[in-house]
Amino acid sequence: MHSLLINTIRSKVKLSAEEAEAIKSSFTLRRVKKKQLVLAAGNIGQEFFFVRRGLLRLFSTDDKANEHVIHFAPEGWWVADNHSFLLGKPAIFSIEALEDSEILMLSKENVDALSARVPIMERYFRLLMQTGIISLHRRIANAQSQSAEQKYLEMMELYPDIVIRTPQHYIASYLGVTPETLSRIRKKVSSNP
Amino acid sequence: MHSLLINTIRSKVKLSAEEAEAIKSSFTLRRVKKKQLVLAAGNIGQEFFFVRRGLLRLFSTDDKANEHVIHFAPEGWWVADNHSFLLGKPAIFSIEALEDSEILMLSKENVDALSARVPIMERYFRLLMQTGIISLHRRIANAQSQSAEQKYLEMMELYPDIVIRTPQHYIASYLGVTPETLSRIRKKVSSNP
DNA sequence: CGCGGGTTTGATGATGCTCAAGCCCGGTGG
DNA sequence: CCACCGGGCTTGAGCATCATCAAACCCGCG
Repeated sequence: MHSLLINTIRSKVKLSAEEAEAIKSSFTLRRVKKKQLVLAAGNIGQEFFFVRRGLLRLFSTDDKANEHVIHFAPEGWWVADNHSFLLGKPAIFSIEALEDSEILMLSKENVDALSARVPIMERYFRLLMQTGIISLHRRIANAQSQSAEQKYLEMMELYPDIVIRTPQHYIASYLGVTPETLSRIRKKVSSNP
Repeated sequence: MHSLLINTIRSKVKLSAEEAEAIKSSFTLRRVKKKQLVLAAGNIGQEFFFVRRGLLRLFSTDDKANEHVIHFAPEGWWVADNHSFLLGKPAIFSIEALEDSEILMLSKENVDALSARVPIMERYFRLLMQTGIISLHRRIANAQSQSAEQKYLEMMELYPDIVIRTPQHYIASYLGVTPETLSRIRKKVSSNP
């Protein structure tokens, strides 16, 4: 039932059967349809989302109304507006379903309650955040040193599944280039193997 | 003595006097001179560094031997190569002192030991990582939506102290532009108020 | 069958990079 | 005390990459 969730957590910390039960019962399931917003910027979003099925995108909207994809969350990934989560302020990012999805939601109160009942969850979330920082650091380093083409090729290597499942212009947005540029890159890459 | 450290931690979690003592005793002090490497890429770096005095930079070195500043750490900030810390693999980034500095080091073993003695430290580190993610997310969003000039102006707003204390070419590297470009931006900005 | 979002293609232009040279200033040694 | 480095910052000219604007195309869906 929640086996993907528990397996994902167990990949980083040890969990007894009772603890696993306590964890499961802290989440609530939410189904969203493609193109539906899970969280809209400006609203309060004090929860973590775990994607059980489907695909979400976290994105910002700048003053010129352009959207910028911060990251994708397929099955087994977590996503949240951490700013809103921690401070209780309006979210600066939005979260949208790119496919029909099933999401397990964990409210901030339940994070706290769960941490009290299952202390190792505090460690799990620390590890989750820390691995997040690792990939964000690497992403920043790459963004500064690589050309658009190199970034695209690396993304194809690291996350081919996401590239295949996602409309091109979202990939372009994630890479920080325009859809036109990505189209030309793909053309060039497919001709020159 | 370690008051900056304890005050910094207390800004996020409650600490008894005994807990504060346990924390203090887990760190070791290290003094480094300007331009000295605190951690060199390729080495194992399984510790957190807390800057008590001075200024550090975390940076990557790409295949063309260009350096890219990932972030600056002045007094009261933490820095680490999280990748090396978590996985025990060679560090992909380096850490260097930009000024004579005093650093409080916390080894991975002491993180674990401390978490056992002072469980709330697990929560502190989670919060620390989570706030780190918030600023990295914002940085990525800004990098994609702003011009070099806008990024520079924002940096001046957010971290004027760092901009003043740091040689220009490191600021340029942090912003992802060349020193020449930053020089031209500064010229333009100072003439047009 | 036609509409419409997404992708492709083309022409043009801006932003920022590269390469090269000069300048400023603090540190060092004669 | 001063001359001479040398690193870092500035300035200039030319160029590459990528953005912008515009139009055509493709294809799934109503």
